[in-house]
Amino acid sequence: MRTMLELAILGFLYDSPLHGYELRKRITALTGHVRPVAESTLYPAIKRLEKAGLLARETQPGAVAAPRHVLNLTAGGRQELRRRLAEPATGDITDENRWFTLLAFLRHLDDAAAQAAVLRRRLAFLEEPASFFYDGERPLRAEELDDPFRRGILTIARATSRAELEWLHSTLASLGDGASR
Amino acid sequence: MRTMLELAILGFLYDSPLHGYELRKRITALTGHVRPVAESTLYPAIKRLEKAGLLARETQPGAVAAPRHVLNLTAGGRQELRRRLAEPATGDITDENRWFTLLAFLRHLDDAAAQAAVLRRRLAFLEEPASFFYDGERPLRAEELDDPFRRGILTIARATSRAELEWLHSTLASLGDGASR
DNA sequence: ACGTTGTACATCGACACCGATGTATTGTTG
DNA sequence: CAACAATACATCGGTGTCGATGTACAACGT
Repeated sequence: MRTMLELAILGFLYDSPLHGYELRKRITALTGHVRPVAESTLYPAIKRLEKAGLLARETQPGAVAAPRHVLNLTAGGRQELRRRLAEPATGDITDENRWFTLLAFLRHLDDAAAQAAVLRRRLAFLEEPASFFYDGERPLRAEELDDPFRRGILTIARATSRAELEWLHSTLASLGDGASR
Repeated sequence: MRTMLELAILGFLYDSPLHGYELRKRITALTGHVRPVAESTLYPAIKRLEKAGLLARETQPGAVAAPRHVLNLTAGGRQELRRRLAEPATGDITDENRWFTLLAFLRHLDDAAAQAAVLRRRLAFLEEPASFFYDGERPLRAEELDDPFRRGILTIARATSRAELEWLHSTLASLGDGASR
């Protein structure tokens, strides 16, 4: 339902109709180096989306090999993608893998204000004082840890967070942030 | 099997015996802000590990509320954790969530050379010229993208990568890198 | 006296995901 | 000419995960 695989399928098909195999190659290029997609995951996902009326398939005689099913988003599918982009689940905001997938297709939201609203949700999440390690309630800082590996986690996470905050602020500014509260 | 949840359970119990509820709080503190753990996922996972002989439970009369099952790693469980740390699955290296979980417990490997070997696997992964976006075979750089959101992905990923590479090199050095080829 | 929150566990159905395996064709390499 | 890789789809069993729901008791506020 709220998986990043479905989002990627909808996102890629929003640009142009594709058959499953091509879709798979694109998804692999996008996120495969982090989390590969098995074919046995992709095809059922396509079926799910088809069953939900979000995409339609059109069988073409196999020019190269087996017959191709060219996949096309329906009007409902296009609407559903925009909905998932505009109103992402919490996990799409907090989990970096899912967040990146969402970002990869966020341009499909026409409305700059809607795009900015999504970025602002991520901003709010990053600004929460969360850590991986605590002393009771208090989040620990890298310097307070003995374990070099745990210190690494915080060091890396902080660098990421810093870079992303900078990017978020500048992108929000260029989206014409004044348009929304 | 190779889930980060099981790794976290084994990792926390390696330090001290805990009951399920306490385990849940610790796991939530560690990774909950990114990916929350449902109770209905934790308890079956505990059962799995128990069934596999990796941990044993000892029921204590409920001091506060319901009776507690204090969980203790068996010798096999301790060995299994070290095995999972020393020979991580590919996904533990490539997926940041899983990698961070692994890092959080890597200190449980006694052998500094074994720790360094794991870090070197991550290093090799980060040094591969991978992107999220390609022009044919060639990975695209942030500057080549029009889409500001996709540019953001690359910008953030590059900042993370840079910070982590720096940390990896310095940590490998302090682990006495000379010990291993 | 009552409701809420916290502690502590458990089950169940739905479903997403994966690895293995199968089918069929074309193109390329040895 | 055989073997292999690539194209293109599909099924199946196993299992991990989740949301919903249930049980039971203590502590606390009002």
